[in-house]
Amino acid sequence: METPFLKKLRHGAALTADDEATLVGGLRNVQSFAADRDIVRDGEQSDDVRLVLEGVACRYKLLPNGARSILAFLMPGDFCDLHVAILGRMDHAISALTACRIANIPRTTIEAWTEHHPRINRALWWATLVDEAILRAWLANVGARRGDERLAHLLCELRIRLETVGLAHGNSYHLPLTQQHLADTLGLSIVHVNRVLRQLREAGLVSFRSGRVTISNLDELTRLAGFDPGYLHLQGSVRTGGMIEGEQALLG
Amino acid sequence: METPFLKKLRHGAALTADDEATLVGGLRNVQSFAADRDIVRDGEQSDDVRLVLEGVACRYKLLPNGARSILAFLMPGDFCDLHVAILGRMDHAISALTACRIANIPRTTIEAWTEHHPRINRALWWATLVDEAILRAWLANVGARRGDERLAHLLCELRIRLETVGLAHGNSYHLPLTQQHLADTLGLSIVHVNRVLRQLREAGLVSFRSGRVTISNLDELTRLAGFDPGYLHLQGSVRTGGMIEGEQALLG
DNA sequence: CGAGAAGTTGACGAACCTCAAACGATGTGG
DNA sequence: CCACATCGTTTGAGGTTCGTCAACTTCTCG
Repeated sequence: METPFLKKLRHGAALTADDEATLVGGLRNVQSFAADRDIVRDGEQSDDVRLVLEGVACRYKLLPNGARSILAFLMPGDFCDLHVAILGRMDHAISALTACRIANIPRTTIEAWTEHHPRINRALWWATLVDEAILRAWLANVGARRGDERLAHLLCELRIRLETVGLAHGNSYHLPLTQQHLADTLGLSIVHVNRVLRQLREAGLVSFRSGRVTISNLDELTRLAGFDPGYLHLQGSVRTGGMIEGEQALLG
Repeated sequence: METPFLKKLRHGAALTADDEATLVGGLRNVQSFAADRDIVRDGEQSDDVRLVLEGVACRYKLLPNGARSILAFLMPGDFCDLHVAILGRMDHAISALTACRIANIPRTTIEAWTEHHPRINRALWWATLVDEAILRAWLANVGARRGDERLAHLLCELRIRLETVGLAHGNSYHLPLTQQHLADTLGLSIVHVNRVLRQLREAGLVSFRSGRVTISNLDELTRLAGFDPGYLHLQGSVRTGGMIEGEQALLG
């Protein structure tokens, strides 16, 4: 089976056919959410871990000052709340940006995976740590770049991430966000996002129309963004994984 | 033994005396670093995981535009690079802010811990996930608050984190940073940090002089920051931990 | 066709940055 | 002990980035 889920996790560990069957077998209890519905609420204590099968969702925080901050985009193959099993309580909410199909994986299944399937355990760690690496890249992005550079960086990142799960081809991809979503993500106002989009379009770098991103000059966009995809840890990680598994076998 | 390391990890799992002895036993190979020295370089591939025993360090990224973005403060008890064993390569660097004592833990030790000591495994997951939660809080902080609010939020967070490891008492703590460090952390210029510090001091909220933070009005500082410590996952997490361990015992 | 949502534009002001200079503390060599 | 250098802090002036407000246009969908 070629779900985005497997396509993604293969970057994190050298999964066997058995591993993949085990993973796919855990994807029951599929739920559908309409756009703009909360999938997980802030403060919630849940016994299931959720995974995006189709659609796009986001993590977000509502701050006391009324601002909404989008902390991550969750694409097909991304886990919503691997942490909730350990931390016990959500410190942010998750909302569907488009209609979503979400798999609910019981915590006990996750625990069985991590105890009895070392490559799956590794893939889950990898997914968690890549999420953290993306967070660091976003923090540097909003902390140290101008609005146009921030937007360019985000569009470069999403191109790669969507390509990884087979949802982008070449320099164009579907991105069902409003300018308000981009604003809440980049720490800008919606008006400024609109102006920056126009600036990038008129400079011939990228256009964003009716939910589709089309990059017309990837080199220049990458340069403007200062984008280096190393933090996504996509290439070479599987090789290292093999070495570590070898060592684990020696240990065990 | 009452190292900050144990004080911190006890919040993540109900460690037994045996667990604690195992953890302390892994802390060999202690290295010292002078202030301003890199502990781990960007792009490095390491076989050890490092832990701060004494001093303060930081994660940072240097962006192509020349800016330096500080992504985390590492206090005694914090891991520097638990992720490097899985991801294979650092996507940022770690530098000593003050003179530091750093423990080097071989990757094989970490792997033995996570395989054979479920409560330690849980504590390491907890530490990683709390780091991620702090990153989310920082991202929302720089993305959605003004300079004065950002600084107030950071000072509130550090007070709690330092108290957790026994390094803050009441409303004052030692914080060996320059205003340039604060600027790189908050996404502000050093000049603006200076002005905001003055504003907070003159408003009677907090002062920062020669490496010491003194909070004179914690309630008002908390209100200005919109600070809610829930994301640090400090209280109640151990109780939940006990429940989960119970279930794991049933499973095993 | 109408209503609501999203996008677009202009005018103005607030937050923040850069440049530059002065000030203060600390440490070092003479 | 003083002269001096260095590093961090402080303050002012002027400019850029970005936000707010408000109006208008375009799109979408029933």
